[in-house]
Amino acid sequence: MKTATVKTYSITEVSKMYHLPTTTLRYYEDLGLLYDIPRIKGRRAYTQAHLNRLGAICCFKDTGMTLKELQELFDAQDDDADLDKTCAILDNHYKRVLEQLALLKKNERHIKRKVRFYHDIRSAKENHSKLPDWDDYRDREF
Amino acid sequence: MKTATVKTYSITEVSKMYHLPTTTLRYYEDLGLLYDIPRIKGRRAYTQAHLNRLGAICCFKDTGMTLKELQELFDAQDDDADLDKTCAILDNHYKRVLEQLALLKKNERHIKRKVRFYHDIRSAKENHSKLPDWDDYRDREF
DNA sequence: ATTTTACTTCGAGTATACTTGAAGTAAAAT
DNA sequence: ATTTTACTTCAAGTATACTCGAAGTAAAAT
Repeated sequence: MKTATVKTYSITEVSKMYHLPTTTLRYYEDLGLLYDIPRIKGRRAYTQAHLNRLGAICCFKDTGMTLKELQELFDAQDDDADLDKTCAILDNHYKRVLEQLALLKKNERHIKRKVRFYHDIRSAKENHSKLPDWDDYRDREF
Repeated sequence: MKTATVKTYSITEVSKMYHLPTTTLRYYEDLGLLYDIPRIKGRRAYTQAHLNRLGAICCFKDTGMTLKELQELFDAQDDDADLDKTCAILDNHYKRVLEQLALLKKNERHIKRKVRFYHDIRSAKENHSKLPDWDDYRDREF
């Protein structure tokens, strides 16, 4: 009879995989975002399920969800899932992500113009030529 | 002889225009991000130049620049502009914005899949049909 | 005339998300 | 055998960006 051993990861391995300090991983566990992490000789042994959840944490956190909202989402998902609440939270967050995306695209274009503008000022100064005018950059697409 | 009067804006008007509380506008002034704001009978009177700067503050702040970094950028831009430093800060920030944009797009797709997945679970429960499997959503484009 | 509204300054307090420090353990390296 | 490394827990401290409270002023509304 074979006993399937589940692959686990140490806190340092997980830290490297997700670019999060070990202290942050412990902090998430304190908050309850990660739980039931088994200990092997006192050390945390993360399973694939924990990595999946951590991936979700990073995704939602990076899109501006607070850790408290994340906890609410997980609470809705986890024990005997409240699907209406889960869907509501997800729908609402997705809307916010689309707004962020629109804003970020707009800001990206603005910053690109600023970058060009200052590079052109520098060139003009070097060449002793006419300095550019911001009005020529404000609504221009590069 | 005509005296051209420059249009100014009260702190409440600016607050509404930029969706920032008045306390935050005062805070930015305390930090030095906004300065030389004239007072008319003790009240702040923002000029177009201040609005432009405030637009820049919002744009850079919303793309993840800290207020301290913003101060450095403005210091480089303002008094007898250090063009090399300005360009360096802008170039560096623009790179970060492109990274953010790539990450946000990736996260947006992931969240879209999650939204679909949970809506499909809900439908399946209502119809007493087979529950969907996340593996069918993981790498699917919607 | 006096109350209300809309500001003013300055200092202190708060929320979020970590981050550090102290004291301990246990296995691996020297 | 003992030092080093890599964790452990728990409590306290920090950074950033606000946010609030108190006390005051000055013009507009009643």
